[in-house]
Parts: sequence; structure tokens; C-alpha cells
Amino acid sequence: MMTWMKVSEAFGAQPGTRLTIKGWVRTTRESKAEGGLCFVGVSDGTCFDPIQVIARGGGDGALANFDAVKHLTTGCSVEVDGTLVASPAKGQAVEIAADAVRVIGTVENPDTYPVSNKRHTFEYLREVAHLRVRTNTFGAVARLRHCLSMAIHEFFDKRGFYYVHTPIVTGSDCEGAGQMFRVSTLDMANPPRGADGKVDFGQDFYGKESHLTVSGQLNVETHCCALSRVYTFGPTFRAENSNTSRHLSEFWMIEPEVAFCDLMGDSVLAEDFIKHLIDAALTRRGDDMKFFDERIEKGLIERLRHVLETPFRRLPYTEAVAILEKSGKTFEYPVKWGTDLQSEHERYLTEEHFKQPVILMNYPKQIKAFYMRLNDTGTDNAPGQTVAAMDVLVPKIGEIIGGSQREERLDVLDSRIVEMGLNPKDYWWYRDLRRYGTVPHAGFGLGFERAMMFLTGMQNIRDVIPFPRAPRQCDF
RNA sequence: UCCCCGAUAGCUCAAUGGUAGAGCGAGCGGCUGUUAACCGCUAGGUUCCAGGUUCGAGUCCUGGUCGGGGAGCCA
Repeated sequence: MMTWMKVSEAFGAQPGTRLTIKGWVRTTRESKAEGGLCFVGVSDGTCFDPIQVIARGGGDGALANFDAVKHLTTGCSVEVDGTLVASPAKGQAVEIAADAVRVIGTVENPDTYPVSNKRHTFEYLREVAHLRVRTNTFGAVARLRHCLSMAIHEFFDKRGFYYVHTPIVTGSDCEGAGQMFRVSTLDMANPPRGADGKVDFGQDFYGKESHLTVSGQLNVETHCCALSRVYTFGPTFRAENSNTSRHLSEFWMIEPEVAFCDLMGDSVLAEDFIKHLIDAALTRRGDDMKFFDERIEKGLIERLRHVLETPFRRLPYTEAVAILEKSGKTFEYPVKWGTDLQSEHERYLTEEHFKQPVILMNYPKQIKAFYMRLNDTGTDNAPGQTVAAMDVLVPKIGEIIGGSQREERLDVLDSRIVEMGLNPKDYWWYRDLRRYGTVPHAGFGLGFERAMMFLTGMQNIRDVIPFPRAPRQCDF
């Protein structure tokens, strides 16, 4: 009786096992020896390596359709019945001696098959995103992405966090994180207009303007202030015209929120979280990580082990500015207390000065969001007022996490809202959390794709998400 | 959005303003328990698009489209 096994299972089975595997041809090689041999590498995506299938054209195990098997090319789908045997040749420990190879789907023109068995650039493969997952690299990326997704839920579940499904469509355009995509069912060519000539969104689907969310944070805070420990993990949309290797207009974000927690507790959670992801990747996807280490970024595993074993460096923003001023480096943009650090400054700190992840804390209030908790005057001997915000910087990627302790004092929150030129009325339900049993709480946001880049060594964010969306890029 | 670079065979890239080339991939044959295989032969082109300069444009000029790197915004 043949057992249909995943290729990953077949590699672990005993020689002599009779089995069936089903998958796609990666490579074929032919030999005239022993009455005709055909070596077919078959992958079903369950592990990094394809398994080698031996088809014979003569002798005892001759296949009736050997001629068809000889004409298999990369991309064909097959079902193989056979026996797992120890391989007599180098290159693989085991292989499958085939009794039958059923050709399920052929490739209609091998000459133009987009992901033929050769090296392709990532730029090219982006144009064939529906097929690129059949390659070594994108198969590994897909498996690791799944592995990390599961590890994220597991991390929070084990710590008593509840997974909250925050909305994708939002009626508030006050989430405060940049340009938003409009959601509307109005006739764009001929929208209803009010007496003032402006578009009347009162007639739109929700009776008001609505957009895709840019953050689940404000919503998740409501559940934090009832369930204590919560997190979201979902898609996020930013309509910024960002054309970089680190930005997407649709990306996935993990946002935990913890009640009765301050900024230091928040930073400990962030550090534990990143380390858990590294551990999960290394222990559960060793095959894929080995590939990333050898072919994508030399020294990746060593770099991640170092991060895993070293405590993150915590550093007040004010001290970071002092370090940068004393560094002797000439930066394109000058360092000045009260302004945001530039990419070059962050890179210097995490890649050159400390050579490890750095958590910068307590930023000047004028460069951070209204909901971040105002620190006492004199915190860190800063020359101005600061808020309890943190950014986690990692080598190669830069900012991977942004978080803060939230302002739980209603009067302070209100004055900050007004100070930023916002209207407290727009935040009525957010303010209610401070009116009814307010508590100190804190949280952060981690860009999932940036974590993927950090863990794989992939250099373009469009290559760590199955179907990237970016300005002028919405194919597939 | 700003700065820089690029677009030629299925893919990666050559080609002084003067007949369009190679490697890989593909097809056929040879050799081999093969595995980045190797050897031979063959096929494969609207040189991104629209204008312009020129006797002549892949090459020079203008505009556009798309892609890459960097910056800003951020996760």
C-alpha cells in the first residue's frame, strides 16, 4: 500500500518505505547508462530540498512512459510511486526509485517558462509573482513567513494576551499616521455635492468619510483597558508615496498593548518578542535559514545568534544625540536635540557604535504623536520636554519597532490634542478610556515585513510579502 | 515627491553613430549514477513607447512609461 507523503516526511522515512509523492519538477538530468536513467528533482514546497526521483528506461524497474518522463521540464507536475532507497551517489542521502511517474500537468512551452531552472533576479521574479514561490528563495520566504506568523500568536498566547480583530475600515481619519486610502461607494465621476459644492459624504456608504486603517492601536487600546493584555496582527494601509525598499502601501503589523505597564515594561516585551522570533526561525526552519545564510546574507545566522544572546542596549534619546555629536562623524544632516534622527544617525548607532539592537527611549515631545505619555520635566536631563516613546533599531533594517507608554491622564491628553491642532471631539471614545477607570498602559507596533527582512537578510521588502502593493504596483 | 542609474533573445548582459552578439535557459544529438554536469548542432530580436537630429540611431536629443539604488515619510 502506497502512502502519500509530503517530501519533508519522505526525507525522514526509513529506506525501503513504499510511498507516493506529489509535486512539481525542479530539475531533470538524463543518462544513457543502465538502459536509460532519468533523475528528476521534485518539490512539493514542504521543505527546502527537492527529493530526487530515479526513473529507469530499461531493466527491472523500466517505466512504460519513460519517454514522457525524459521530456519532463522544470515546472511540470507529477505523482510518483516508488521506494525510498539510500542513494548510491553523492548529493543526497536518500532518493526514490520510481515504479510509476504520472505526468499530471506539462509546461506548454519550456522555452518561455518564466521560472526556468536558472538564476533569476528578484526584480524579474516580482513580475511573475504568481510563479516565483516555486523558486528556492521565495519558497523559503513563504515557509518562514508562515513559521513566524504562528510563532507570533504562540508568543502572545503563552503570555496571556488575547488576539483582537481590529477593523480594516475606519471612520476616523485621526489615527495620526499619515495618508490614508479612501473607502467609498460614491460615483467618482459624479459624486453628490452639498450646498457648499463639496462632496457630500453623508450620502456615502457609512454616512461619513471612511478609510482603510493605518493602525489598529487606538482600537486595541479599548480592549487593553478591559482584557489587560491584547494584540492585533493584521493588514495596515498607508497611502504615502514611498518608493523605497523598506515601504509597502499594504503591510502587516503586530501591535500588542498592555495595561498597568510602563515604557520599560514595554521595551522588555519588545526585546523578548524579537528574540522569540529569532529562536523560532532558527529552531523550526533550519533548512530555509541555512539557505538564507549561505545565499542571501553571509553570516546571517551568526548575526541573529548574536542578537539572541546579547541584551538590547537601552539608551535615552538625549544620550544618543550626545553620542552622535561626539562621534566625530560628519553626517549629511546635522544632529540636533529636538529633531528626529535620520536614517544615517540610526544606522551609525546600531551598526557602528553599538553593533547590536538599540532601544532609543524618551523622545522630544514635538516629534512624537499626541497619545504618547508626557514625561516629568528633567527626565534624562533632557533640555526639553520628552514623551515615553521608544524606537527599536536593528542593524541593516533600521527602525523595526515603534512604541510608547500611552497618556492615561485626561487633562494632559486633552492639552496635547489641542497643542497638536487636533479636535478632542474626534477622539471622544478614546478619551472615554481616560474618563472611566483609566490605567497606565503601553504598547508597540512591529512591521511584520521588516521583521521578515531582518530574519532572512532579504534586502527588498517587496520580496518578503507574497503580493506586494506599493505606488503603481498592484498586480496579481 | 526629490537626486542618481538603467531598459537589447525566455533570463543575465555585450555591441566607437555604419550588417544584432555571448553566456545561461530551450529543442535535437553525443557522453555520463547524474546533481551549477560536460561536448556538438539548431532555433530564438518591433533593441520599452512617442517624437526629433542624421545619408544612416540599440547608440545622440526631447517627452513619457516601467524598474533599481539613495533620501524624505514611517513600520
